[in-house]
Amino acid sequence: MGTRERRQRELGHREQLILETARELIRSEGLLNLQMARIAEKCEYAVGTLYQHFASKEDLLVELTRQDTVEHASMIGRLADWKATPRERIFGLAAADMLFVRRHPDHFRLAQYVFCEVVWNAASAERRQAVLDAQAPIAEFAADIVRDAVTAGQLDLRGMPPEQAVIGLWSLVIGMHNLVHAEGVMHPFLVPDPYRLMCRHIQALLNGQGWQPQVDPLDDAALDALIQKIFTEVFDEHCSPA
Amino acid sequence: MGTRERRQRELGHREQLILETARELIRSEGLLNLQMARIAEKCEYAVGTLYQHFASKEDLLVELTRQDTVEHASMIGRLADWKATPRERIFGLAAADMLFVRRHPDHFRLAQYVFCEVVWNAASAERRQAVLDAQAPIAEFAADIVRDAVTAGQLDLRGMPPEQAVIGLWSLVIGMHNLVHAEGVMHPFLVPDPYRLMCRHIQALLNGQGWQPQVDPLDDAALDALIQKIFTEVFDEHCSPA
DNA sequence: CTTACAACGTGAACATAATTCAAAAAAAGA
DNA sequence: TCTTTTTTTGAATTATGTTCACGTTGTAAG
Repeated sequence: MGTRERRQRELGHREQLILETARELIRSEGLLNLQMARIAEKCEYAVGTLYQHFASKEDLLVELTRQDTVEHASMIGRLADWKATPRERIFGLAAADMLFVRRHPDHFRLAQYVFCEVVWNAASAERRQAVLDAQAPIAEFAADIVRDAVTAGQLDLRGMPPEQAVIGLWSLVIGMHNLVHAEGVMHPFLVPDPYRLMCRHIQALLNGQGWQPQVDPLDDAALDALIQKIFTEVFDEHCSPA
Repeated sequence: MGTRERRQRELGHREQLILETARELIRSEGLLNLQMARIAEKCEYAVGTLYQHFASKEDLLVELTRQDTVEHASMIGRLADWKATPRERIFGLAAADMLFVRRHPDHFRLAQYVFCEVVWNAASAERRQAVLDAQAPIAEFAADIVRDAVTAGQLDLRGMPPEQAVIGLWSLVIGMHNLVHAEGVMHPFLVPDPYRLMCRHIQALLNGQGWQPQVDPLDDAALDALIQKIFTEVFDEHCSPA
């Protein structure tokens, strides 16, 4: 009988329901106030049921992170088939990131927390590996895009491997999200329009890394327009970057 | 009687002892396994005594972060009186950071954890403010150094305020520490010599931001030598950057 | 239809760790 | 030395993640 399959499907749905509920609670009450009991209550299940799907609270959070990461990777993956100039494609990486962070404002905090835990607790090795597996394509896509720019003769890395160039771009983006996302904590660093600033710095880093020709930087308006174009063309998101 | 003062002093010492003990435990057993009871045991005090100095565990961690940050700021502050070229002084910022992270390998993880907590829990407003106050001079020093480079005609930011240029540098450094420090988690990003790579990217960002003249980049050996020189001259640390 | 069996769901009980607080001890002052 | 104040203590309390013995539900065989 197909009954068995239906039940499996239902279980999958429930797992998703639990995760979504957890997400909502994190958003409304904060990561640190997330309680298993509250999740269960909101789902109208018993606490024990949660533990049928996740070995622990940490495990649940890791899975949440993994799903975010998969979505992030798939967003970046969309750039793979996008026909555009090398520069546009590199800014596409930044745009994907902006959009992802906008859609998942809690992701950075969650990921950081999870990484702290996961690194120290050898507990959930499989789920940790799953997160790593979800993350790998992001780095690969990014490296491909940089490599294409080099191949096209637009970027002269002077011997630096594209993967290492990606680390620079990636650090810049991650660091910036950190500063921006620390909501009022790192006040000396708050600026009115952090994403435009991010674009400027990315452009500066590219130029410094050997962008050819070195003398046609995009101005703020052009950067905004580019990001918006990417949002629309690649991600079907009709909103401004700011 | 001066007894009162002596006791105050003793209390201060004890507070420091508690903090140092906590630091040791974090280093040996990890941030997430830190227990108030273990701290008390190792200090040979009763648990309750800890609560005479810190309103909560979170409070203790925030104070730890604050002290780290003060030291960080004071390291960067040493650059203020250091006579050197603008470029050397900018790399001085990076060198100070490397050295600080080397001396406090747990700081980044701790700070990130603390910021997560502190942002959501309005609890310990004074200590949070203390961390912010400790952090402010870091941004100021850095902006001063960038400003000097502009004044000296070495850097042409084309209208970008120096504080915003600092954000770029700072993001790059923070992001890089994040990637490097995630010990095996973000494996696609692991490189053999992350600090040299950091220097390269800083140089690229500077060049892209308008460093004059644009055509005298330091090679790896020169970067290493520069960092080592800064370690020795400014921080009396006789070790190599790598 | 009944029964045996397995899978699933339940929530009270348990374990761990932060925090409190009443009582004991120590110090200060008279 | 006695009283008062301050400090220290650790057992009790609280909060929360986790387990598990039991009841329930669905499934398949007789």
